[in-house]
Amino acid sequence: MTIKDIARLSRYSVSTVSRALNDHPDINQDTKKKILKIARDNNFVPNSNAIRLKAFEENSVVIIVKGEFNLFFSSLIEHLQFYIEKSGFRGFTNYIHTSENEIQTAIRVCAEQKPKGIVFLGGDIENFRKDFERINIPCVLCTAISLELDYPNLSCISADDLAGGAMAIKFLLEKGHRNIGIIGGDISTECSCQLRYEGCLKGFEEYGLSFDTDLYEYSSFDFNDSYNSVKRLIKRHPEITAIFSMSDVMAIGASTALMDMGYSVPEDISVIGFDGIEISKFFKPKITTFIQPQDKIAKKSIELLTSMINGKKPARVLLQTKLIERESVVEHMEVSNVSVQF
Amino acid sequence: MTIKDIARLSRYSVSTVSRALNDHPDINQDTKKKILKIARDNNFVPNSNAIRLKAFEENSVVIIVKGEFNLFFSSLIEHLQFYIEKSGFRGFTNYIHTSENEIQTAIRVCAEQKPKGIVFLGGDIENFRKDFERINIPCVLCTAISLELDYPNLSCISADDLAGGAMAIKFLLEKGHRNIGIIGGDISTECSCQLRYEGCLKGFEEYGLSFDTDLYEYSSFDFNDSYNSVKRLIKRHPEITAIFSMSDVMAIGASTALMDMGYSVPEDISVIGFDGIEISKFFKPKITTFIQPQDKIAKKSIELLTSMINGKKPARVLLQTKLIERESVVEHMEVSNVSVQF
DNA sequence: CTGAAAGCGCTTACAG
DNA sequence: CTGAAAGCGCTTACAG
Repeated sequence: MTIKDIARLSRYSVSTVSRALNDHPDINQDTKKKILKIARDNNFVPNSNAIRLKAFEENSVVIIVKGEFNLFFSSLIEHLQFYIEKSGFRGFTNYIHTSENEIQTAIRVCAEQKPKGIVFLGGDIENFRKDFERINIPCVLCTAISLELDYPNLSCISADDLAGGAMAIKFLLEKGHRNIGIIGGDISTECSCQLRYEGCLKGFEEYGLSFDTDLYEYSSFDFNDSYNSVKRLIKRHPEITAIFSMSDVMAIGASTALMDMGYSVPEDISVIGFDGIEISKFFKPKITTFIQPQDKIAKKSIELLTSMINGKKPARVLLQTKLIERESVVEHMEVSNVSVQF
Repeated sequence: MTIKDIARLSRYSVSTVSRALNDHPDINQDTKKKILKIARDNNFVPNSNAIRLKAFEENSVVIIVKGEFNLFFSSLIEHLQFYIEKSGFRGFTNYIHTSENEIQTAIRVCAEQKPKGIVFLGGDIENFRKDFERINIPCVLCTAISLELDYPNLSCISADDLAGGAMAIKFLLEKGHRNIGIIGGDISTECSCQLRYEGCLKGFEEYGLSFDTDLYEYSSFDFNDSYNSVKRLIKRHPEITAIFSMSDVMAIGASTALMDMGYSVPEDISVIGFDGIEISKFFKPKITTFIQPQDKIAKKSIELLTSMINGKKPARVLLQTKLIERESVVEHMEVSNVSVQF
């Protein structure tokens, strides 16, 4: 059933049928009714490949999500979708695997769908540097900020990872912890991890302390992986009394590992997370964490995008994270460890 | 940059360019090389709208997922994708909101993409009954089985929800629990919840007991909602010593609520879940649950689909769930409550 | 091995 | 208000 069939059945031309179907103003209301009835009766579904092939001007915004199962992104998407629709666009979400190249995907999407703009959720700075110049519609990179990325059609938005990392460490130091371990992503390639890590170093510095890099353990953003990472870390450094995990998912994996090893969290070892995803407050102990302002990130992202669509210049926006004290961090009590000396 | 531009640049016809780009056998290798070089040099990306508009025979399988943030589905998708590719198809995932009609989506997808088959992850039996006849390619409904759905192009696959529900209740009864609460979805519309509920009733029956429906509390498949549901349930029935939650997400929300109310899980109240999603073993206490055989479900789904694509008849497949005892259920110790009588 | 032509299903100036 | 025609970017018989 195509528009042609409807034309035949209704004895109108395809042009008129098309106009009826698309709420075109220049059409007789009776004609329109007749045509719409026939379309409905025959369960007509327009072929959007054909529509898009014609329509150079899709009124859409595409979200490209790198990493299908990132709990932080999942909920951010809902917020983004809300603001996209509020701005009068249609939102399409495109999930790609971490190993895929988001810029290649964006190029394809541009060729096919001609969206008005793209929001990247996660992205590899390297991929951007290499090929972003081939994209010429407004884009927002969310959540990562890199000064190296300087294009007239790219805005960046992110939580202040540097400040967040520093705050996390200072918070633990203030609680009396001195043996602090850190688990997080690849600090040589993952932008936000790198910044959080630098923040950590700053936090130590401000207290006149330095961080022993052997207390850092790599983990992907995954329950199982962080579970194993922490086990390795604690075996190497049983003196640790607090752990900063660069995501809540990691904090949960870490806490579970610690409890399985026989430690109490937070009594024996405190754990602090990052992100503020929903599940962090359903875990026991409830995870103390830094909340990324999801709604603000989403709102601002779409503001940036629409203003660029309207010809404005791009911008870089940094948003502050907020500490939420829950149950997984406590003050470190110095156990006096003095051996009796004669 | 289109195929036409490449034709102009290469001084070949569009037909030849198309053949070069598509690995067509009837083409001179030198010609092909030249054309491919030009395509690469110009970052040519084919417009897949145009391709699909032509290609009546896409070699694809579409997964339509109802409910974007269902943790059980998320991991099932990965398995499905694996088997789809293994069978030589390309897999596309289409997320729709719970309120959207999956059959309408399928009809549109058929019109646009002409896939070889569709896998539905979740679905409303009512929608199927109303409009599925309009779909004429092989489909698999996963995970729900309804005898009312009898079409030559629809297979169903599901875990044995009825048996699972019965086993859950019998397990709790065997552990000595007699005051058992249940939280789950809408048992009048959600097929799998309905079956799990019927299973529960059977479980009680086998022990010569009956279930007081006031001990059932509705919850959506969501942390927050189950958190609140359980609070309502326990306020109404403080005598409860064990809860069956129809999903692990609910079990986690429930356990958190109980602990926040001051109960110990499982010492005061045991909680058993359903699904076997990853996070259930990272929660504290680790959730005792019934594992749905995800890999088997995925494998069998694609087997069913491909055999239908090859002209075979549809089938209904029921797979057994498996109890995994972890930490959230313990034996109920009868506290003697005898008042001294004179 | 290559090219000219038709056509996939739709939209949209243009003419009336 | 309506229709005939061109065209979006591609593929594929058909002819040579």
